[in-house]
Amino acid sequence: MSDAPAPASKDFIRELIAEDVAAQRNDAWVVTRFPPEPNGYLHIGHAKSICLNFGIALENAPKSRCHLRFDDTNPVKEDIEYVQSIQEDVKWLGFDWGQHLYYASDYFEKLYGFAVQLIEKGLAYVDDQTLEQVRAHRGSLTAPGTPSPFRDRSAQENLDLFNRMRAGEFKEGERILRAKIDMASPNMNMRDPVIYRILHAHHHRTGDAWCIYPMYDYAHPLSDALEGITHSLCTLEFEHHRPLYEWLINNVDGLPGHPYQREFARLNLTYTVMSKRKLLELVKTDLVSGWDDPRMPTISGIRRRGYTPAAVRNFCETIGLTKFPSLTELALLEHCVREDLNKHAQRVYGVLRPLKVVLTNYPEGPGEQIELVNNPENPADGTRLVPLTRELYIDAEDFMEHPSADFHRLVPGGEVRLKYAFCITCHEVVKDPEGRIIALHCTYDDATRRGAKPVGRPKVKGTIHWVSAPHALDVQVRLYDKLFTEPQPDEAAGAEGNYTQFLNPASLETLTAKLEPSVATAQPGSHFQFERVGYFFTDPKDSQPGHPVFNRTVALKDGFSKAK
RNA sequence: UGCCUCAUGGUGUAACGGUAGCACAGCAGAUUCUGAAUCUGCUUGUCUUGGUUCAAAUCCAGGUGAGGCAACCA
Repeated sequence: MSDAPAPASKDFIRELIAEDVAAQRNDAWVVTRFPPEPNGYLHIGHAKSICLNFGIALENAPKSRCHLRFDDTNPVKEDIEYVQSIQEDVKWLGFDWGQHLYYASDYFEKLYGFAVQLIEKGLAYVDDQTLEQVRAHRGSLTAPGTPSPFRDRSAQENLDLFNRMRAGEFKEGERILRAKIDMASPNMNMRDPVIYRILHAHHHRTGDAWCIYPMYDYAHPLSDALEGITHSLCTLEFEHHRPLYEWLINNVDGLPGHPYQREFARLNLTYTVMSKRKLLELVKTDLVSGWDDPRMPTISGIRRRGYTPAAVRNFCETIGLTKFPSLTELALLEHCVREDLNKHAQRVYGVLRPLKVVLTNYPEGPGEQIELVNNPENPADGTRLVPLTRELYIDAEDFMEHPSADFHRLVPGGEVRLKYAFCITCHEVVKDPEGRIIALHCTYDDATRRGAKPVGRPKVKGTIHWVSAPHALDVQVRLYDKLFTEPQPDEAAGAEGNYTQFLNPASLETLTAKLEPSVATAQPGSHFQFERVGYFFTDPKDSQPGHPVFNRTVALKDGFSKAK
């Protein structure tokens, strides 16, 4: 369930709906729908629409509901794999369509009947023109179209032809059914739009029962009306389809409902692409590992990356709703995950790029157990014990041999605090023959245990995380970054250009990290904060019992490297 | 050389004829056993030109800019 209350100030669509409810239109019912075509995986842009449609239903309870309807009118592009993934994604986002799962294909018989009705009224006709002829007669953006020579066939002849289309007497492309509206309309969609075409294709639900399939423009408004949808919300590119939507609702008799359509701007996000076609291309050309590659803006991708439903819902609420084609910064999405994960993710110590530290004045042997806080944002999460011994790993980034003035972690001769343990001082930098740093020899100060700050001692500014070397787990960690190097890959590529040239070569770095032993039992699909590093998620596919694999969801904000 | 829609800080949005506000990002400081989080402060905006009005981001007109539209796709 969404925990989203109605926003303080309503967007233009919610305002319209509130007016309808106040005016008791549709008996004050609000019925929305999310109508994906099962021809690809859902992405974060769809999440915007899902949150809108299901959110509005939730806000208007109890006289409200939201349907999930598959717009499956084009069997050549659609697949059962997609209808399954879409249901999974909507559920994961936290929404529930209850009994209201529908398919446009459920209405094929009724839709056929409505077409017969339009023919009888003289509002639809069978056209024998070829695709090229239809196109040529449609005119252009600046020139009106011209009527088809078949436009004035008798209802009788049209009925007979349409029946034979259904019966499979014709080949694909031989005949179409068109609405008879206005070939001179300035709106191209009104120039006798095609409403049925012949497709000798196997449909994933209706099998071979049909060889004619309704077009979106025809099926959509009538499906809405059949389901009693009151508010049909879609993206801006359908704006000029609205007159056709209304024409059909007004000219078909016997519809149980009278929906209206309103449009809003789709989501654009920096450093990614958001079209199903391009995402499919990335998958098919193996530029990513699949639809659920954690770098993909798909719902399954961001889920596997470790984003949470609450974070995505909050993001969708934050971006607002307008008719301006805006570009939202990825940073806002990242802010929303951090905000959620900061509250809920268990903290854990993990060293991404290990540097060995030997505590020369610490006794050899089993060492001790240090009590660490699981989540300072939620004391109820308690503490855990983590081993500490003479040999440790710290992150290579937390040591600088030649530090800048503002670096306040470990430096030669300097002191740093090992979080929840004690302070250590670096006395020797051990290097291999090539001059690479391989270890640090340090001493620890027993008087600084558990955060103690004895008076008179110089202040220790830095606090770093650590892992006991003999206990450390070697674990695969994948560091994900933005998919593209350009904020707008499409724009940067230009009309003819190839956006894939802007794929970020550093969008994935795989390394073996040293993690505290407690993560051995981490369940797949769990969120963690590697303290001071970032938020990580145990990969649900690749983790094995005792051998978790971690995906970096998002790095922690880093005030130090930013300042540089 | 058409039609439709839109235009508020860097970004996303609010203000419905009466004090331009919020969030993100950025900057500065406080705090901190995470250079995180938290807290405080700051920088930055009504596309343009006219008009209506006591008063315009808001209403009107022109301009400019942006998005969409000529699949038997959705």
